[in-house]
Amino acid sequence: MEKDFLEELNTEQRAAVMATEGPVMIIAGAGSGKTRVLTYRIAHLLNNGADPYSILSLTFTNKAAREMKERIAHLVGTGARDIWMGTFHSTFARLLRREAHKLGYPPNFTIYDSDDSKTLLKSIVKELGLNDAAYKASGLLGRISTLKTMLLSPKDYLADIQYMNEDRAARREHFGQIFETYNKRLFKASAMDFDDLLYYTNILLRDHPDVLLKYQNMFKYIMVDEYQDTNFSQYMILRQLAARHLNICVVGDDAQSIYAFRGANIQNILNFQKHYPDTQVFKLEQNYRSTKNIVNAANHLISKNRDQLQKTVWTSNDEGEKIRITRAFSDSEEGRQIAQSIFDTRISQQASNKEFAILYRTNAQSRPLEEALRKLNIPYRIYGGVSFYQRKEIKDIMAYFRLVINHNDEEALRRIINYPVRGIGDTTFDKMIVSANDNDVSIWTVMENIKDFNLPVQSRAIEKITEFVTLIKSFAAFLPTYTAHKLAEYIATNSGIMKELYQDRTPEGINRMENVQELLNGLKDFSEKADPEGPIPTLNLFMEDIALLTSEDINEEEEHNSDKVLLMTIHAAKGLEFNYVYLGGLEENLFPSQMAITSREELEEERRLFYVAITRAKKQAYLSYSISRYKYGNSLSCEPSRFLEELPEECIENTITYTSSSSDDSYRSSFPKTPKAFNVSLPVMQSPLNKKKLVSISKAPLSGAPVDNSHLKTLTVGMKVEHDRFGMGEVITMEGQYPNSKAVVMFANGEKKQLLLRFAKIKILE
DNA sequence: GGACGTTCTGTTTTT
DNA sequence: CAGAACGTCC
Repeated sequence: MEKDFLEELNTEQRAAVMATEGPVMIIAGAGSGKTRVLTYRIAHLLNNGADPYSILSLTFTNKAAREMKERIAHLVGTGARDIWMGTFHSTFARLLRREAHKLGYPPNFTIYDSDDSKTLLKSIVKELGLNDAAYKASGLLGRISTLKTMLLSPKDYLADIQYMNEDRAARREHFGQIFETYNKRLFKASAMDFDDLLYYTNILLRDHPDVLLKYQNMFKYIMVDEYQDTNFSQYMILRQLAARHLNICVVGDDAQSIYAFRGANIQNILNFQKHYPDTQVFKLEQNYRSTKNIVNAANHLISKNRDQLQKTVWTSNDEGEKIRITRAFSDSEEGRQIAQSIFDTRISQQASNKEFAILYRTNAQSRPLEEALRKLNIPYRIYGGVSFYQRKEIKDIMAYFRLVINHNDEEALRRIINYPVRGIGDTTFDKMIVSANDNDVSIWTVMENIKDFNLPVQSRAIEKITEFVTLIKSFAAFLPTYTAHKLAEYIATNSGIMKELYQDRTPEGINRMENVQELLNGLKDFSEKADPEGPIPTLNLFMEDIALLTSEDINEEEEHNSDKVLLMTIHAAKGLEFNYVYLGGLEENLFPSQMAITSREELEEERRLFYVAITRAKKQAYLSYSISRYKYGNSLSCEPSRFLEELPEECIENTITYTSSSSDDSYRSSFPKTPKAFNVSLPVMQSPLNKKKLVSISKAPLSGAPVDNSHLKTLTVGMKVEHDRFGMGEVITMEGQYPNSKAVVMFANGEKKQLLLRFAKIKILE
């Protein structure tokens, strides 16, 4: 059987699979079957008697890990389930849960996402009285992240003149204090942020030789995918774990390193042979994915970069179509051109929707694309956009779960202490924080012993706090015995959240309710799928994984099979491939990004990003740019990206289309930039602003095709109304592209008017 | 503590 | 432009 599957590989691939002992570096060009090699390598190890538990395989997404496990299971049968496989963050979070007590953390520690971290930082800045533009949460978190990735603690920072001088220069001389407080607060909350998961893994292995030895012995084989995107902290974990057996195999492509902004260090892969002297190097250079035109164009482009390993990617595939470059007048026209092209290609090539992907540099670019696709009734999905778990209602209910599991979780507490409203306001909360800090305890401890702390708050508040503590404790009592689903429903009901959500009958409110229902269904699945012989599928177990899931891990089964065009950022497209790839927004300052053109390294990373985008295409790549782009209400004129000129002539085809500028484009340019008043006049039916009542807004495609309610939009009608020129009514339908949308408004007297929403804001009330 | 309105601010990519 | 943050009034 083994022989069979090895025969599916080419010579290079097979050699890489068979080299299981000692340090191995596999340089895998785009589309060269990298995942296949990794999969087969693990299967090969298992076939030769390796224990699944002895294999540690680090992937870039949890989804990739799951798919790989499935394929391995398919190749060698059982055992695949027990391999240690996942992202760095999820794998080492799992390890830390077992060992965290050695660091003073409980096993049920919370993982803060960046929102939690930022809220905490904001609170700290406020407490220290440093409210200043130099102390913005996002900037602070970025700085802290950099330091943690370099394995520097607040103490190390305070001993380092250079780092401190950098912050002094940036007018942040109190950064050290903030960093220290932040870490202290995380610890008191029994919480770790994303970077802590890697940082503390390092500390654990560094300071506890017994633990290090245990895992060194356990992980006889270590494999790392996308090695070009690992950072220093990850490098150090690997170095410690692999030191004993030295069976470390890294796979990557230096040409696809695109995460320097979050600390990834391309030098890790460039210097792997120096770090591990007897490394065997394999190069996978045959591209099985793309046409000659695409491979040649990509090669030519990437050769402009100085930092890279020597390799020659080639393909025996057909010449293929040339890369097509188009120009549009505006972002919305670009959207229409792309949508139209997909529409046409679908017919001419008998292609299905899922063979198409539209890529872009920034998330904000998706909107005009979406509008255009909707108008042509092309089904689409945004891949990896705002995560399900980022939504407010989900975060709220999850905050209950978090607090029930870990009472010290400050950010969870902050979210829900007064949601639903129970009379514990910001003032009371702030006082409790102060008290907790003064006494060096967690806020929960203050709440639990509220009477002993003599807080200067009203007795009413004390009462409410006691009630809340009792409520959370009553939930926690069921943790060991209830299944996740049962307890979640219990909490949702008894916390008053369900009631609160149920009362909101606006479309958004109903949508929120549905989301919560979906979460509960997910919990039901989790509870029912569990092994009846194994441990009870508690809420604890469910929550362990959640913090580190990516949006792609949710609802995957249904979405996976659906036939939709995928929209995503180039970063999200890593590791994926499509027959037809569209890349929009090829404009200077957008791609390459304005913030990434000051140094050679930054520009090279942008170029690698472009390389990644093009090499996602199997059959054809389409590039487009527009000469103006809408941004913050203004239409900015744009220059074509410098990258377009770096493509070889013979691989491209310029199809500059001179479509006449459509109505909304000219409309847009003819209006003043910041209008002060509405330019529509409508009969006033009922004007008092406090009597606003609008029922629903739904968007319909122009053609009169079925109404799509999935894009409900919150708008505010009647704000800044001057001279009683504007009346209230029920908005029935909305169409067109925001901000030039039209709405059909029904007035109290039954009259219908079409309203141009150019300057109007409409809010759904009630 | 909530409703409502004004002012500020963002402007890259994400585990 | 759109959403967050803040301020004012009840």
